[in-house]
Amino acid sequence: MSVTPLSKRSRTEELSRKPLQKGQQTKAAIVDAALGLATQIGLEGLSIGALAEVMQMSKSGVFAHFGSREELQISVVREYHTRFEDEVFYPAMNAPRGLPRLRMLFDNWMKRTSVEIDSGCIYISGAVEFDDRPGPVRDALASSVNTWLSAMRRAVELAVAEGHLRADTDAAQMAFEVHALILALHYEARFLRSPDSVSRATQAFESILSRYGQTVLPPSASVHTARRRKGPMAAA
Amino acid sequence: MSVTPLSKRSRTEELSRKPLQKGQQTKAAIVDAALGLATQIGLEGLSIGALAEVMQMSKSGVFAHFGSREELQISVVREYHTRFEDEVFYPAMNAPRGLPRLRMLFDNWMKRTSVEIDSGCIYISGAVEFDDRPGPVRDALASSVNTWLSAMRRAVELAVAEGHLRADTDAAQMAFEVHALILALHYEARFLRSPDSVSRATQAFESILSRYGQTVLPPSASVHTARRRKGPMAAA
DNA sequence: GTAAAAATAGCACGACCGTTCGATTATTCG
DNA sequence: CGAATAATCGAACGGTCGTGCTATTTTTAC
Repeated sequence: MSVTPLSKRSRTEELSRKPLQKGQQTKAAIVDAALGLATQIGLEGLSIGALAEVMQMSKSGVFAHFGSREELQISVVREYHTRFEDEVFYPAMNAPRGLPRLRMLFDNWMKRTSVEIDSGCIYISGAVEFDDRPGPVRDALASSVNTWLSAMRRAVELAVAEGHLRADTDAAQMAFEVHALILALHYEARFLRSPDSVSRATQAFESILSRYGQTVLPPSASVHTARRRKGPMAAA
Repeated sequence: MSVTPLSKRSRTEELSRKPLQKGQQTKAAIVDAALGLATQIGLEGLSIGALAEVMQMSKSGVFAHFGSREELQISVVREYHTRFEDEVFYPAMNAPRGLPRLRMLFDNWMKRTSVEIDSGCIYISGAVEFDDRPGPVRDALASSVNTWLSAMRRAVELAVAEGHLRADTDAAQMAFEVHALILALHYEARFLRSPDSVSRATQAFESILSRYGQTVLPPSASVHTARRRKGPMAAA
């Protein structure tokens, strides 16, 4: 809940922000370091003591910026959300609606997951850590993931509207199957250390595309019946 | 490494074992309770103090049975492996080779995962907790998962040999895609609490089957060219 | 430069952790 | 039954954790 707004922020907000106080920039540095730690050992493994050592600060100095460990974890989730958006979502919005954009979304997602084979992904580790631990951290995580999955589903719907995918395509079903590939890639590559997981995920994605794809191409100059605004991930 | 042998055990070993000392049966009861705790809060969250309270024993009394927390965790992994085998693997071995057995393996796997929407699965949570934490617990987990995935892959190979699936089927690829569905089912049902995850996974499995399936049925009385022994999960 | 305000440090508390060790009880066996 | 052995307990240790409190230092604003 408290996370979704971060995708409604203007892309140029940081430019219009008043100059950073000293405290704000060290806080940003702390969150950055915390994200680095959390991706490796998880949000639950993240400890203020270890974080203070990395930052070469006192525990209480770090603590004062957040007021509680929970608030620190939420800040990390927010930061992760922003980076995911900037790295995966926004770049793909420049691609034309339909299949090209859908492909680019998946490509970016998979590239990021490939990198996270070494570093870890808090959307995945966080899901395990908080799947039956209610509270604001869980809410922030779930909201963030749901926002992204919705964006993915909407990209499928656009591809259907553009006539690039079969008209009877179940967008939620296809999004589920694509999400599954990412999870398997992460699991088998990071935990089992299977070397060919990336190519397996890529190949499976192509299979999914061809299954939902048009067997016969529609008239190429199709009218854009469903015109939508482009915008941040959480819009709609 | 230390886990694989458990699938080589005779199915009737417990009958041939000498009568349980008092210590052995309380140890079994402890492992049972520990497994219950670990599925909910993870292998790392499992604490001897909490376990002692559940068992209504002293911390040191529980501890003495294992000698270390790590050994307790390994015992839990072993127990989980055995139950998974008994619940998912062995029942399916009674089905005829090929498509029926493959279907039953997946059905049992999915039924178990559906139950674990409430309880949790240590193959999934453990993967996240130990993906970059080397040691015997990680080894036991990975070995156990690999054993099961190999069994799944071999079932696909048998289905190909029986002529139930296309001859050019990549068994490892298909196993990857099926594994992906289970992971997505667990993620979206347990963490995101999406109600229709089970039907999504089921539907996707049918899609995979029809993609790898024979478009034209082969001669029904096909010779069993690749005859294999039935046996415990780890054989081969 | 100086005063107000913000940022950071230092220290201590209580809680829980895994583990050790000696005492004590319960079980097994002859 | 009694002796040997196994199982369990109770208390304690050193460690890390999040957090609260009070100084002290650094940054900001006039």
